Amino acid sequence: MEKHELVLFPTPSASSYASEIDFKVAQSSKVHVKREGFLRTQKKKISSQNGGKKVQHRYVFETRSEIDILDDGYKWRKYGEKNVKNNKFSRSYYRCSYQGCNVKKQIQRHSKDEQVVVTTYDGMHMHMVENLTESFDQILRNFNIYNQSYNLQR
DNA sequence: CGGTTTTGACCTGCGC
DNA sequence: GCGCAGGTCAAAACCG
Repeated sequence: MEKHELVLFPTPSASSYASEIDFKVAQSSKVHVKREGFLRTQKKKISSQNGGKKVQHRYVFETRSEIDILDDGYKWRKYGEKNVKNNKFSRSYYRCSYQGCNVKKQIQRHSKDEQVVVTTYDGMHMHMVENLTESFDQILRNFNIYNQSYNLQR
C-alpha cells in the first residue's frame, strides 16, 4: 500500500458547515474530500425525524478513475437511479446493507470531465466492517484528524 | 431461496 | 397551485 499524503489545505469556506481537503492516493489519483453539514431545510427534516439529537454528516469524494464504483469495503445495496439534468450520466443511489445502518451514498460522474467520479456519503457507519479498504479508512481518518485540528483553531 | 438490481411510479421540496 | 427535478419505493427480474 502506498502512503497517503496530504496535499492541500482547504480554503476556509464561506459556509460554516463545509470544509474540504485533497489527498493524494497511491501516486496517480487524487481524492478531493468535502465534509458538509446539512442545509437548513434538511436539518429541519432530520431533527423532526430523530428529535434533533443527531448530527448528520456528508462526505463528498471526488476521484479520478475509470471505475465508477470504488470499493470502500462496505456492502451497498442499490435502491435507485436517476438521470440528472445537464448531465448525460445517471446518478446511482446506494444504501448500506448492514442491518440498522442508515448510511446512504450517491455515485455520479462529472458531465464535463467524465474521468472524475463523485461519491457522496450521507451519514456515518456505526458498525464495523471486515473488509474495510485500507486507503479509504486512512483517508477518512486523516480527514477527521484534520477537521479536529481545524475546529480547535477557531 | 435469500439478497441484489432494475425500473417506472410515487413522493416532496422548491421556484414560479 | 402547478410543474419540474431530485430522491425513494417496491415489485419483478435476476443471480449465486
